[in-house]
Amino acid sequence: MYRTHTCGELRITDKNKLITLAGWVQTIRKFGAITFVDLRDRYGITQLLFGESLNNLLDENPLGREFVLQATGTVSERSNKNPNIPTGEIEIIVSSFKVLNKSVVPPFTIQDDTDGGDDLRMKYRYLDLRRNIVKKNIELRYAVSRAARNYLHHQGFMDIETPFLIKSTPEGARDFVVPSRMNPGQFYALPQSPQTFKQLLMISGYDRYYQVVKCFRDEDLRADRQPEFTQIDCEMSFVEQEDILNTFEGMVKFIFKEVKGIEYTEKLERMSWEDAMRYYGNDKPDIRFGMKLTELKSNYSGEDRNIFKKEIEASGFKVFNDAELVGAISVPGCCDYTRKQTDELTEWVKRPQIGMAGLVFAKYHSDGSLKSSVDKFFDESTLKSLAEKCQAKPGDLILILAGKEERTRKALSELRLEMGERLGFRKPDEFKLLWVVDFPLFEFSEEDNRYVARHHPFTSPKPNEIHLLDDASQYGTIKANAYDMVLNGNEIGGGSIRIFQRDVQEKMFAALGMSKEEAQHKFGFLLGAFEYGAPPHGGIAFGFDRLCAILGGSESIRDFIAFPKNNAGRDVMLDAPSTIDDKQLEELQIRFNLK
RNA sequence: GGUUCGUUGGUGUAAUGGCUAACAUCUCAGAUUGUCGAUCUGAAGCUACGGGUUCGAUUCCCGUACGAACCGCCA
Repeated sequence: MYRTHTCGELRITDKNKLITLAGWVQTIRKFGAITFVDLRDRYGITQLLFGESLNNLLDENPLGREFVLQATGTVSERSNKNPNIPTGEIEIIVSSFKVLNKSVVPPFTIQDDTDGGDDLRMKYRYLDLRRNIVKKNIELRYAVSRAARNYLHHQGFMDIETPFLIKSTPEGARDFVVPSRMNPGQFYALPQSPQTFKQLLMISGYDRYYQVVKCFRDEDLRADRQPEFTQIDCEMSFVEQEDILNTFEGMVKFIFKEVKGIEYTEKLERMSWEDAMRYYGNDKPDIRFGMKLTELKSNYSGEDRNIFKKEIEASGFKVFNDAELVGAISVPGCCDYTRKQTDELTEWVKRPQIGMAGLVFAKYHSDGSLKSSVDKFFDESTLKSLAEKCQAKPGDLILILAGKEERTRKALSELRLEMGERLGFRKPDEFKLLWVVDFPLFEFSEEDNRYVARHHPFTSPKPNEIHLLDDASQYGTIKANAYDMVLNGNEIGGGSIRIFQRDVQEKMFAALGMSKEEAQHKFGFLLGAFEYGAPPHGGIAFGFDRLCAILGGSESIRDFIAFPKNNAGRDVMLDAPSTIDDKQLEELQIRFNLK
């Protein structure tokens, strides 16, 4: 046995016990005849005291940072206590020790405030994982997974594994593919999600399934995206949308309670996709703060979405008149923005990523007066009515963007989030959940010149709209039985009620421009299965990594993955991907045609 | 595919069209019997790569590589 205790558990009540610890040398502090060593393991840090009698032994077996050390000694009360660590009242008077392994000098310090940059820490991820801060993230991840599993288990869900070597599917993200040696010229694909398998499990009668499972998508990465990521994947039979929303609202609340100690008692708001787009410009609104979008003029019919249209037409202001959408947000308490600040905001919206031509603003001063960048076109009383219509209060800064519908809506959303961020409204320790529901079933793809599934091709239309699948002119109007759970402006989960009748599924494939033969070739197994008594079913999948990151107050999911990949999908520790031996290529009968 | 930013001792940062490239930390050696971000003394160690401008480039310009963030993309 290497140890009797861990480095985090000994207390003053253990005084005089003879114990053995094993761990890593955190720091060495030498004071002439005596030497202090902080010994670290996963559980904490305990101070070792090497007395004068061990000096010869220490000279023969010098210690260094990150050496693996076993030490036996007596728990003793410190004369100088350290209130900052749980074991701070005691130290170990070492009687004997053994260096179990040496360490070269690590490339960065293994401390909370390490001197290592991101790059280096990725390369030596196994060292970075020793750091307390990283360890806490990994522990949080485990706590989330444990809570989810506990909840689902107690709700009668079964964890069932599904294969990783599957068939490439046309819809959705790019597949990672794996060549098959035994079937030359043919490829497996890694699953983008276990979608079809969980539906088949429903057909098999396993009416409550879940899996914490890896998914693979070969797309470009971001701080919150990895080529392989983890989902909490769930599916239920004999349920309607309402059942699923309630079940998984419960799961997320349980996770909050278990992991963060937060009792999230209020019922989750349900917001239609249409309202989300209208009031937040975004299908995953951050509702921790207001600053909702106001449509001054839009393509939509209806007075309430064109509240300033008449005034705009009367003004002769070309920028607004030519725009598909003119939208505003009022930013609380920012009416005193200086020229420099408004110029800076204008530059911000003109960045290529936002892509607006300019920014119009109106300062609603505390004395009730209004000063705008378009005073030439609107007199003060008109601006006053504008302010009222935007529900601006004295002291607010009204920001207005105009242009093409889609881009402008997106820009307004970005601007709202940016101002929310600047004003400190996006607190990482405040959590606001909501459901976004009633998504459109289809989305028109300019690139492919056809409709594509907004969620995925197995999503059921609203039951009373299924007949619209027979009329191609109606595709754009069909609403889906699909839903997303949104946390602080992030989509953390999404799902749908599925199609479970063969004929509906065939219509769906046809709507997506797939021929009967193609549908049969790619999804014949599913269509076939639908003929053998498929139950009504639906499900949801949560982005596990992202959920962990948000609960941990971080923007980056990499911090919550033990061995993450970088921006370009490389594992810099392994140096993967890499070339393979000619022999392997030969076996696979693969030759390159590199461009 | 695109945009932006970055690359200076082991690590993290600073500065400069020219002189010994600075600071902190780490490392090594010495001192030190109560430290816990120990302290003190000393030592060692740096301008990513390729090209251009220039009398002279770490600095300015172009390219490459690598990293990061974002846009496109991600059912």
